[in-house]
Amino acid sequence: MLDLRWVRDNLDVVQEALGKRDVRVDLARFRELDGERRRLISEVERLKSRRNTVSGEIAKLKKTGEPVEDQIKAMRELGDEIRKLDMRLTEIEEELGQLMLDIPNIPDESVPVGPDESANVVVRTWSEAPKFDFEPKPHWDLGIDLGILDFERAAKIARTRFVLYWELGARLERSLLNFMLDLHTAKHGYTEVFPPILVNDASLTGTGQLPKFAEDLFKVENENLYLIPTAEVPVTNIHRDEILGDDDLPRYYCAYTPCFRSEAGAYGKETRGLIRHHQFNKVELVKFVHPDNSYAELERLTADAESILQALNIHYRVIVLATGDLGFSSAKTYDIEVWLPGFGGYKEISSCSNFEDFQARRANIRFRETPKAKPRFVHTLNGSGLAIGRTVAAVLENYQQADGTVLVPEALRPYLGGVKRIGPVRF
RNA sequence: GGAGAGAUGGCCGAGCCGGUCGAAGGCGCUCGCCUGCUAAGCGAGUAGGGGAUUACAAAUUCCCUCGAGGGUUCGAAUCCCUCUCUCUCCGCCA
Repeated sequence: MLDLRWVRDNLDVVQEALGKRDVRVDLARFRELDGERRRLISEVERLKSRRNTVSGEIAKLKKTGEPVEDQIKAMRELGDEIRKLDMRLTEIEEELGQLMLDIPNIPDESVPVGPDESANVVVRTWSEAPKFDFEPKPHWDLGIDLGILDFERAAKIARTRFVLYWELGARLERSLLNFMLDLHTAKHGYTEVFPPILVNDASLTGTGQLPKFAEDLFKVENENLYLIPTAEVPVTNIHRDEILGDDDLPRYYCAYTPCFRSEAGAYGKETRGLIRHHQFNKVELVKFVHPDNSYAELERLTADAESILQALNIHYRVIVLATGDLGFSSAKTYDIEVWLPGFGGYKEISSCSNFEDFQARRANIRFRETPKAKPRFVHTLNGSGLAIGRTVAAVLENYQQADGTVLVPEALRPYLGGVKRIGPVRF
């Protein structure tokens, strides 16, 4: 959510940003509601002020035993009027609030302008795609042939878009998330947390999934709780409604959680393999930072996520999302796309965003620069570091051998009990 | 799941037979005084949000907020209703 006063004073900037994103919001209506709201506030507060003074007088008169019937009668009428105006004000504020929730974040100036993903820009690539003297297989063929990925039984147990990992497959998944958590906590200064994976709607509103994107979520029946689509939700909400001290910033958190997405509307897309599932594991990085530093922090956050692929020695590229492809709450986003030789292309494995104060305002996360200063909103950032399932896919496809086995990346071997190669298993 | 108790400012804690209570007192913190340094002592200050005026500054002023929402009343932290959360005991379990 943007700042009401800021929007009022910068309607042209908002209009331009909406245009860049190709989003439509009724700003004329905004102007109307905003003006009406302020008029009503002045009016109703004038009346309340009067009521307060007269009520005080009534108290005094009663003490001295003087008659107060006239005052009480007048105040009764005044009370009715106040009630009417308050109701009208509530209506206006509700509509205005709804309108404010529909306005997406303003893209940063450095974000390329374009209608969709075709306008995204590659900012760097790391290493090179491996050369194979055979036809590299997609990870689902590799995984099925090796007996470590079992999609059929997963569909029987749950439904399609789930996976059952067997043996070294399960171990690979577990080793990757441990490896990532260890690296981020030991080398990059993140504090590990393990949050609830069911959250309430206040948390989802705080990070921007609600009210607009409810259909992407799994909701628990008969409970006001949702399965998290990403650890961003519980971890960012750790500090909801808090005022941090200046020395509390920056705060870096990393968390492993399963993630759940309904993927409504995604049927027919990427139905094979590990790419797009209803349940997947992810290690998430979340930062709370001083507003002056957030863009430098975004670069570092992205570099932290990249370091995982570097340690695994897997080719990738980093792109900056164009205005039309940018997430609703984000001011700037880098996607890290990993090379999948069997799949035959790059696939997003991490998305690193600076939300500036957009989430902080919704979630009411503030800090004081000095002990007496007025609270200001922090800037929040987050990024995957990384999506585990897609990393498994990347390891399988990039490290596959001509005989259908898969070498284990050096960095991962200690986590797999020294196993150097994943060969076929049968159960 | 059953029975009971409670939710007040950074923390502790009064107020709860309705009337200058945004809130006593203490602790903590900030500034000043005092002191060879420290401690102690003395004085002052110390919630958040939203309006108006204004330069979206300072200053001034007003309104709202005592878990959340609603109600009663001229007036509610104080009375009534609903919800959420916390604690204690019992049951159940990992």
